[in-house]
Amino acid sequence: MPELPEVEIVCRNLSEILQPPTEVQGWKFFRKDLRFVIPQKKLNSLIGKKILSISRRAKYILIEFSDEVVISHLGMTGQWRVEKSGWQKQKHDHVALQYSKDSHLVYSDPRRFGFIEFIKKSELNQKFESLGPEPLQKDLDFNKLTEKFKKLDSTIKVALMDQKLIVGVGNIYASEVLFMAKVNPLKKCSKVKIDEYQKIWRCTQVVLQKAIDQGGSTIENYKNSFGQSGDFQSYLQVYDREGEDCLTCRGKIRKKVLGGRATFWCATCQKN
DNA sequence: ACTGGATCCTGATCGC
DNA sequence: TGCGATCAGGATCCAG
Repeated sequence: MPELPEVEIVCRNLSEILQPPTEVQGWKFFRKDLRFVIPQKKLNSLIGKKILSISRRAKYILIEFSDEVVISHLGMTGQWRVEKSGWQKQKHDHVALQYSKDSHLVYSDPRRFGFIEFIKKSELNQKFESLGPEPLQKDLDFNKLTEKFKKLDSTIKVALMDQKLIVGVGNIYASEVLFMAKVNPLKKCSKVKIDEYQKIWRCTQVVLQKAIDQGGSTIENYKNSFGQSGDFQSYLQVYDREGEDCLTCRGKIRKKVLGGRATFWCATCQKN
């Protein structure tokens, strides 16, 4: 589900809901593990403490306290949703953060690929040291990225999804970005031309920004914290459109599994 | 040091 | 209608 745009939307929702000086009133735990064991004791130690800010790094949501950071990753199917008084626990609700007398933020996640971690602020840099740059940062260094990608042996599609190289691009947006850049996803990184890389970085920014502006993509179950779906799915050009006509040239949309993930492209627009 | 594949988990969908 | 196989927005671990 959630790639950079969806995580960004959830972050913005959480920022709005947990505006300072919101304090943690309590936690409810309905399960002891997600992808990892939930650090219940450490989270409970935050009761009474103020939430200072909510931010995003890659596809991670960071809830910042004075000395600690709670990290939430949504995996494939994680959601944080607001519940007011009298909410009924649903099947896949695993954790709830009580942030006012009768309000909770509930973490639900059917597949439980997501996780909640607790770390000291001082450990934050180390935690994320292997992550690539944020694609939407204003001073994203296109040349440095291109240089790094040029050396790789993998396909451009697989590399684009590698969080060590550049963060935030997942399976949907990788196909969409390459369509917009008119680059064949099967092409080896070393064969992609310099001007094609320029287009790829630019299109990555355009696609991700537009997806954020549209509230993300709702394919199966993505909802923001207020239960609303995104709109970007109606702008998808190739993802999940195998056998259909390209919306630009009427060529056929193809599908191939790369690195274990379904990959879509237009056989005509992205011939190269 | 890289790359590709298997793996974690539940639910929806597809084909027989 | 039923049932098994396959697939799904992610990231990590392991073998080659």
